[in-house]
Amino acid sequence: MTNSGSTSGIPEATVVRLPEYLRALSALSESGWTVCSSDDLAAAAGVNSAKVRKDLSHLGSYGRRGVGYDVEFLRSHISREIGMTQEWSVLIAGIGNLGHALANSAGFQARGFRTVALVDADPQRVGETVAGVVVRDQSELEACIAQHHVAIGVIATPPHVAQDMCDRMVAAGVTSILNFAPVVLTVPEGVDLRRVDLAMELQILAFHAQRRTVVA
Amino acid sequence: MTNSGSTSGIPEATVVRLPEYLRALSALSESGWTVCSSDDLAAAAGVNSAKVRKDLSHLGSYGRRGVGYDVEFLRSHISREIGMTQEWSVLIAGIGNLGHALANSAGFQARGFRTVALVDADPQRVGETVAGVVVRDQSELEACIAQHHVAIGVIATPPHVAQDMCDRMVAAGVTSILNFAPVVLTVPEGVDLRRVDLAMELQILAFHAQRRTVVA
DNA sequence: TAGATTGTTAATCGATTAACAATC
DNA sequence: TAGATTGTTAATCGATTAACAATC
Repeated sequence: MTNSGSTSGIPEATVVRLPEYLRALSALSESGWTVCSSDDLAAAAGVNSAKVRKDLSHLGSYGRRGVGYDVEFLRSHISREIGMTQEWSVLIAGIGNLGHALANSAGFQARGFRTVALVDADPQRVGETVAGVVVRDQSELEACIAQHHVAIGVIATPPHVAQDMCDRMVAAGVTSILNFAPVVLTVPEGVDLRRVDLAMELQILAFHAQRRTVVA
Repeated sequence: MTNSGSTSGIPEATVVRLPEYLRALSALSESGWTVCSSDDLAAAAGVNSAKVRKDLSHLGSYGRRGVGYDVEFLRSHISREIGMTQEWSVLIAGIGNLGHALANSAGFQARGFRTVALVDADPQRVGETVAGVVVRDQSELEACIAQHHVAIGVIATPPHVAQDMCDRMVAAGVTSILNFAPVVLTVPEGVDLRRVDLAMELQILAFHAQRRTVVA
C-alpha cells in the first residue's frame, strides 16, 4: 500500500478526515448535543458542510433530512468504521525524547490503542520503565512483535537506522508503520506507511512566512 | 491564510514537497553526488520523476537538458526559496513531555530555526532549563514574543487552553503557528496555521489495517 | 403545509502523470 | 551526430464545491 491505498472504496481524503469528525462528535456529545446538522459538525471539525455531507455519504446514509445526525449514533458508527472498537497494539522503536513523549502522549494512550512494547539500542535505557512499559533491547524487536501481536510499529529512532528498523518490523509481520525519522522509507506492497516530520512542518511555515515578508 | 494560501504562485502541493527535496539533496551531496537527474532526486525523495520536474519548474529553470541538476546549486536555491538562509525564532508553549521533546528534537535545532523561548503554566516547571532555554511562566508569553521577535509559535499545551494560547500569540503578532493539540483552532485571515495530530495518524493507520483484516 | 436539512448530481478546480519536443 | 534528460504540454484523475431535488 505505502499510504493512500483506497482499497475501501472510501476516498483517502475522506479517510483522513474521519478521525477529525470522531473528535468533533465526541466534543459535541460532551457539550450535551444529541443531534447536529452538517453545518454544526462542519464548524466543530473545521471544514465546510458540503464536505461533511459528501464524506459521510461514503459511509452510508446516517442522517435524517430536515433534522440532522444523531450525535451518538454517528459517533459510534465512525468509531467502528475506524476500528476504534478494538484494541491496536503499538510498539515504539527508539525511546529518546520523542519516543518517550509519544509513549506518554494522550494520543497513544487513547482508547483503541495500547502501547505494549518499547525497544531501544542504548543499553543505558534498557530496563527503564516508560509509561508503564519496560524498555527492552532492540535485538528483541521480533520477539516483542510476536509476543504482543503488534499491529502498529512506530519509528522514533535516528534516521540512519530507521530503514533497518522498518525492514525488521515488516519481516516480523507488522503492516502499519508510523515514521518520525526524517528519511524516506521503502516498504513492500501491502504495508501502510505514514510519516510525520517536524522539521518539514517548520520549513513549510517558514516558506509562507518568508513570502509574506518578501511581498510586503 | 489558515494554511494552503497559495500567495506565491507555487502550488501548495509543491511547497509541501520542497523540504523533502532539500533533505534529499543534502543526502545526495553528503554521498558525494555533484550532479543528479530528476530520476535520482525522485528516488531520494520518494516521488516520481515527472513530479520532480514539474515541481522544480515552478521555481524556475535550474537543470541542464541531457545532463541533470547541479546538486549544490539546486540545494542552495531551494534553501533560499524556503527561507533557510535566515534564522526563524521559535517559541514553544507547553513544556510537557511533547514540548520537551520538540525543544530537543533535531528538527527544531536544525539550521534555520532557533528555539528562543519556552513557556508553561506549571509553576513547578518555570525556571527549569530545557535545551539551553529557561522556561518562563505563560503569563510572560507576550513579553517573550516581543523580546525575541518570535516568528513561529508552537502549541504543545493541553487542548482546552490551546485556543487561548493561539489567540494570545496572534494578538502579539505571531503569524505562523504549529499546533500539536488535538483541537481545531481558529485564526484570523493572514495567519498561517498547521497542525500535527498524533492520535489522528494512528487512527488513519488503524482504519486501513482494519480494512485489510475485514476484507481478508 | 411550510421549513429545514440531507444525499446526490454536476461543475469546477487543482494535482498528477504521460509523452515528447527542445536542447545539452 | 547519437544519447540523455529537461521543461512543458495535454490528458487524466481525484477532490472540492455549489446547487437542488428528495424527504423528514
